[in-house]
Amino acid sequence: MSSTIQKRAARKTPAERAAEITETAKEIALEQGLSAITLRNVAARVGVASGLVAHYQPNVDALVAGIFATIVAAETEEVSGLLDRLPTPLERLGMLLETLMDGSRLDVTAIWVEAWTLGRRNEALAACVREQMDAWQAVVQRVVEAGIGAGEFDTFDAPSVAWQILGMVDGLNAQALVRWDGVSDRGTHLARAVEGMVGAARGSLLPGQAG
Amino acid sequence: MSSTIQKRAARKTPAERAAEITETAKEIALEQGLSAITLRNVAARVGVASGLVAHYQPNVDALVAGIFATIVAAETEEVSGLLDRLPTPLERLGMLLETLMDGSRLDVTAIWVEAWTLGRRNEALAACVREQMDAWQAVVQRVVEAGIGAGEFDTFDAPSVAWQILGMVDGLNAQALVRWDGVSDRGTHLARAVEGMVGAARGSLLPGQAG
DNA sequence: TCTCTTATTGATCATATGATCAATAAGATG
DNA sequence: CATCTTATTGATCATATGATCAATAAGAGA
Repeated sequence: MSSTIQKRAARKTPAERAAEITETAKEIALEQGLSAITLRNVAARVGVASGLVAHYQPNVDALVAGIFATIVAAETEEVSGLLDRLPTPLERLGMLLETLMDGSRLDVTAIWVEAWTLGRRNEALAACVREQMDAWQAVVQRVVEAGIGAGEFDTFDAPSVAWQILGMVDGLNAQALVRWDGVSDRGTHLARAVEGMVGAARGSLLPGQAG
Repeated sequence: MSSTIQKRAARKTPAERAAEITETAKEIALEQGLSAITLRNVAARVGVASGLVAHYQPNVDALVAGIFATIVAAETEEVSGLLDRLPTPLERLGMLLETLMDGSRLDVTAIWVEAWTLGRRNEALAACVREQMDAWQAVVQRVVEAGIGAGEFDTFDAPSVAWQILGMVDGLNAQALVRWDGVSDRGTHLARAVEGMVGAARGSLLPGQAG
């Protein structure tokens, strides 16, 4: 009956153990939020003493910041990769909105929202947040600039427009975190909004009714 | 030298004391965030024992939820009042965007963002958040519907469009909380976006360049 | 001035957190 | 098999939180 009881955790390579801790912290963050990342919480889930978790990190704030960066950077790269396959900026921007609004990444949205608040008391996290926002903005800006170059978009301020698109997407996703009902055609409405901002023809970003 | 030292707080009416505690908690929330509302923190600022704060509230979660509702409801009513003075829906919507994006309410934005996260572990707060979101949505929806009625807007889904406008505004404000620089003409870009979504003529919401 | 209601106190309990570090023992190396 | 490096432990300290409640004393009313 003691087959699954392990008194002492198996000894592992520092690299292995560090990776294990990081992976576990990531899971916790996605399931319960960044503030659920505590020494004891992570340690219990790994099956290890709390001191060991502390041993592999300068401090908890750094761990939280690192996990945030890991999660968010992965999302950025994933979506960015999807965009590269599409031929026209119009299609890329449409796919971007569609992908970010499909509700499949609400766990990551929750991480973003929490990070905005926690960054107030965790300077390392705040720095990561700014860095990851910049990375996202760069991805969007590239699409907008390409659209201007291709004559599909009519706007002169690609950087600002990219920021605005991001802000709008984040806000709508954060809203979805709390209230799913009541809002139909999220993607369509947002597409119309972005078309207006970017100076694209009404209905060009997403198929569907234009009203 | 002991002129300002008060051993025991002056005895006050329950109503007075409750109001004092509420007012203090509100200040703390606006300055340091909702999670800075603790029994001891509030008590110290009021100049009273921690037990007294607890005495006037069922529990801290309820206090936090109540403070959130107070702060946010005041903002809604204030802005709503401003709108009522304007004659046309176009002007009202323009003023709404302008007011919400002028950066003078970032403290309230911070409260919103924090509430979205805290609501995950504070059911009373979550309920207040939904209620206040609904209140905001109702205000915006009224404007949109009036615009449709007046023939200024061309959209059929006022409720959803209202939700979207709110989400976009919230997102952009949350973004401003972390990153002020890099984004110029926030208001103008948003105006173009909303024009596109609402089906208003380009440039009709806000004066300024339309690109 | 005395009485009595009750606003107020602050010690106390139960939890939870991050951080630290001497002690332990796993397992590679010889 | 013996040795020795070091991954791992877990007790410990310092803080912080919400909650509770018997004891206290302020101040209104008699």
